[in-house]
Amino acid sequence: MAEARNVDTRERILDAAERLFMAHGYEGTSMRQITGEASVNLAAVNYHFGSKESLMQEVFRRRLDWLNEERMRVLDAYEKEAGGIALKPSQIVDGFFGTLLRMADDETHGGMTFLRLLGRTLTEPSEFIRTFLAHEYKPVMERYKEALFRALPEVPKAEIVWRFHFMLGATSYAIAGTDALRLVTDWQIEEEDSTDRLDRLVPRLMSFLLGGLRAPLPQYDPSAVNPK
Amino acid sequence: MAEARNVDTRERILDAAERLFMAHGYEGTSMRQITGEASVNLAAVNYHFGSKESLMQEVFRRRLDWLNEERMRVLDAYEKEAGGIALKPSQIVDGFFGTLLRMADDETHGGMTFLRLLGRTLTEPSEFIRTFLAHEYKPVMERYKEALFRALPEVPKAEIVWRFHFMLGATSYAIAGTDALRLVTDWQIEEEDSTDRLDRLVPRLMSFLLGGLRAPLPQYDPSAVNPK
DNA sequence: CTATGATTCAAACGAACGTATGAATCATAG
DNA sequence: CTATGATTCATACGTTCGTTTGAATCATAG
Repeated sequence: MAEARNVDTRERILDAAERLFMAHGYEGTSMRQITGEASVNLAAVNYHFGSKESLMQEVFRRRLDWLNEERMRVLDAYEKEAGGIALKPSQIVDGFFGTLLRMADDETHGGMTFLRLLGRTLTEPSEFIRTFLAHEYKPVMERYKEALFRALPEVPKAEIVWRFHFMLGATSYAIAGTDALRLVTDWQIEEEDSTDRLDRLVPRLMSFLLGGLRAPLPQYDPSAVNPK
Repeated sequence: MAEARNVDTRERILDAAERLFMAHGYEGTSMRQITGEASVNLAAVNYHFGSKESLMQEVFRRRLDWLNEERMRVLDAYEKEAGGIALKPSQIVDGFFGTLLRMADDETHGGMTFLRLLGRTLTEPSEFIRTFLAHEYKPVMERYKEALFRALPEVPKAEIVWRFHFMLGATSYAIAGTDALRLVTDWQIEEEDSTDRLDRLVPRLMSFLLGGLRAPLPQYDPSAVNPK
């Protein structure tokens, strides 16, 4: 019997899909664009992946499996180092968001392209993507939430969950929006070049996230008003 | 001559489009879905708006014009109140993000539906949406950035721009993701009901944003490492 | 009432979509 | 070599897409 699992075609399709989904979204990208950019036959996608939806899932699985395992490894290392006592919030934030951001420099794991795709997809509407990501993220999410609960025992759990969510949003935008940033600024500000900008993004975002995570708790005031 | 500008059909189309774009995204929503939900003829969209793209822009213009004027008014009021001296960061954040969040309770200006649409669209890939939003937001963005520069003279401007961007992301997610939040938690946490949840969201997010905005400045360390 | 222009309507357009098919081509095992 | 199964290929299928058309209907001005 003959067999081979041509991995080259598969990878070329995944790379092209990753880039195009990032640039134009899932619904905005056609199979013909993907196979065109990958220089493979139109039918290759359905042969190797079965459908466009399955292709999308595989694009994510290829990167997320590694990312989430890495996040587990980082937390393992921190916890071993701490030996029983609760971790510092900064360590947990680094394990989750730092690990993510460090992917940007790692072209073998998708680099900036995948990060921007991920950032955009977290707000994507399609049902099957949401359920897929929720399933894919569940274990690592559970673990990090627990770590935060232990690290911040005086903060109500609901508050921590919300702040985790806010941190996700800030990070997602920071990544997705190297373009979207043009909405905030026209970058006429004298500024470092783009590679340097990425290096500085990580500590900048980390400071912001930790500042938000450790902010004073809100006092619930049902009668908040704005002036005039 | 006869004339009328049937405003009822227009509004019904805009309402349906707003809800469907929010639920399924721009590319994921068809004209037939929109006209079906609005109970108008398929050709009505092209008659009243010219094209799907123009419809999308009108969906946003209808809400953003009011929102951004309101943001200007709030800042005017705060600055008049302050009489010359720089505003407090909390006032600026309230003017920009608080005004936005207060739209959620205001059904006459789109309410939660538009907010979620806006949150999702800020990461949308389509070129024409990005350029449209950038143009629509430019004046108010410029004004608020200047206010922040004056309020935080000791913080480098580039740093403020980044943190503005982070705040946008956190807010966008907080809004867009009443669903996406299920990714972080399964909400088995004993928690307030959903209307109450919205009331509490505003102070929660405000605390987070201000904590992030006023966080200690990052020290740039090119050799940051994670353990193992 | 009649005329006019605004609006609605059913129907159709060509293009692009995701997917399926069956033959051609390829690599390898025997 | 030949045989076999994996892979590629050109082509087509049936749908759905955004948009257009021209006639029908409506409201109002004169």
